[in-house]
Amino acid sequence: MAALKYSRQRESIKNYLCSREDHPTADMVYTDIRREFPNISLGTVYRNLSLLVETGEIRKITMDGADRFDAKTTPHHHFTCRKCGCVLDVMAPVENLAETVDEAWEYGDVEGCRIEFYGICSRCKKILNEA
Amino acid sequence: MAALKYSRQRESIKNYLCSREDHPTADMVYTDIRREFPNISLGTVYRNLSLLVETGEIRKITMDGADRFDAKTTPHHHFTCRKCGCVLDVMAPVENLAETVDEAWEYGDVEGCRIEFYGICSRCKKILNEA
DNA sequence: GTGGGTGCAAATACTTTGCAACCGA
DNA sequence: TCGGTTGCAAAGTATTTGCACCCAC
Repeated sequence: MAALKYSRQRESIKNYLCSREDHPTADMVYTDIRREFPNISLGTVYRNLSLLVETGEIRKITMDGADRFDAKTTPHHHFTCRKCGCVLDVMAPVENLAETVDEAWEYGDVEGCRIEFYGICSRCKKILNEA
Repeated sequence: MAALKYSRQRESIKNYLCSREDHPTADMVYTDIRREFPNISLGTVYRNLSLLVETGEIRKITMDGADRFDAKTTPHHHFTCRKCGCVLDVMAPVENLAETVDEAWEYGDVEGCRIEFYGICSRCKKILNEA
């Protein structure tokens, strides 16, 4: 990969992601970053998100629909609401996974793992109960 | 969902998936199933894969690139090779995850979970070592 | 000045959908 | 017959890429 050169757009995207607790899609990033860079293009957003993933500054989370991006690079897992589609962090300990991960070494070097949980988030559950 | 009616195409797709150890994409299913149904369309393959997922007969695995489909519905995890893109099963025990899953209940009903492992598969590792 | 970065638009990859004909119950 | 299913093609969604111009180094 060629040497990275500074870009205000990339810095802004990085800062934006760091400021979010949830996990925006490329399109959400695009929509919000345009308040600062009205002429930025979606292509530039995708290009910079890919670069940031390559340098390890952010993580890409592939799930149903659009990919999501996360500036929290410490190991953690995610919960997806089947109803509203929100994606939340699951900050459970991963030590319990140690034995499973050891098994996986049989297939090669494990550089990362993640668990996806699915269900109904507490907000949607409340709405459902009121209906 | 309306009552399902029998279809030879759907049965064939189901049988095909059951016969595979790996996890084909919709396009791989399409290519192979055409040997039996030369006129089947990609749309029909997608429609039937979705139906089979809805009825719980197969699982959909969303990852980078195209979705993959798996007739093995018992809980297990997957390993993806960063080099060749192959997807393998990880048959490690999931009991170790119990505590983590309990944590996740805070966010809603957990109906399923899966771990994704990434690395280099043994076949690619061998090729790399020879080079 | 040079090479990476940007905006724009076109292209690509994957998946869904509208429709008329078809087929299983 | 009735309503689910099919093949075909067009549309939809998400992401990547070619290109000319711009800017950091």
